[in-house]
Amino acid sequence: MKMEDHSFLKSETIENVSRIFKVLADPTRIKILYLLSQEECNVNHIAEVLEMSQSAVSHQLSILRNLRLVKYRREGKTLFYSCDDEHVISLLKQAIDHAEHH
Amino acid sequence: MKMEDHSFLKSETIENVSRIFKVLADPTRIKILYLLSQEECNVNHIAEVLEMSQSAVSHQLSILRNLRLVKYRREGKTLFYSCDDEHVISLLKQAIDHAEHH
DNA sequence: ATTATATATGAGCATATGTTCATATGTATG
DNA sequence: CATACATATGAACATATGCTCATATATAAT
Repeated sequence: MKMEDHSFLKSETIENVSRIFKVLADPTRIKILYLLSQEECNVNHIAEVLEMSQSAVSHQLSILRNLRLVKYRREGKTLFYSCDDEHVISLLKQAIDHAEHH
Repeated sequence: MKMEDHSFLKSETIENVSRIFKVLADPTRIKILYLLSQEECNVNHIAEVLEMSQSAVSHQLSILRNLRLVKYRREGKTLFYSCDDEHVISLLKQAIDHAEHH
């Protein structure tokens, strides 16, 4: 194929794709997103279930929040997080399926 | 949900999912895989089209090879690479679609 | 055999990323 | 208002990652 016949991706597109996959590439975030895909959770619950520090969970949630992959609602002192991007959850579940059935 | 009612992912599954997404998370590898999804390419061609050094391309191809995402055939001194994992290409294309249509 | 071409690979370096620790913020309650 | 509880955040540190540079390997041609 000639150089000029290639269909190139816009660099903005590449950056966005990279961003999506980067977020899905960390085992901790995979666990958090998978957990949140099953149920709405507060921060301490996530930390307990995944056996992580509250701080580590909170840092990761902040990343997921910034990318609008999760949302939250407050109930008193407690924040309940849930998934906010069906498409990303779909990518995650496909990869899980693929990984499980090898 | 009670602790014991969660459906947990096997740690092996999590590692495999992470591996898939890590490989897709790098802009250079995104470009290479997208290019190879369009046509079989030799190493120098990839380097020219993507304006990268031969060495950088070769290092990335080595990563893709190790994960069996690409295969190659030899023709004289030249190696022709192509995609070898339709599922990963499918994940990539879905993410591109999503990123483009925001 | 020598040389040229195509590709691979190891070492070193700079940057990115995830965790911990300490501390700050926000909300309810006495 | 003081205290407790839930969560967030900044700094520091360790590890991972991708590039470059130099060099090695493989194949072909002279």
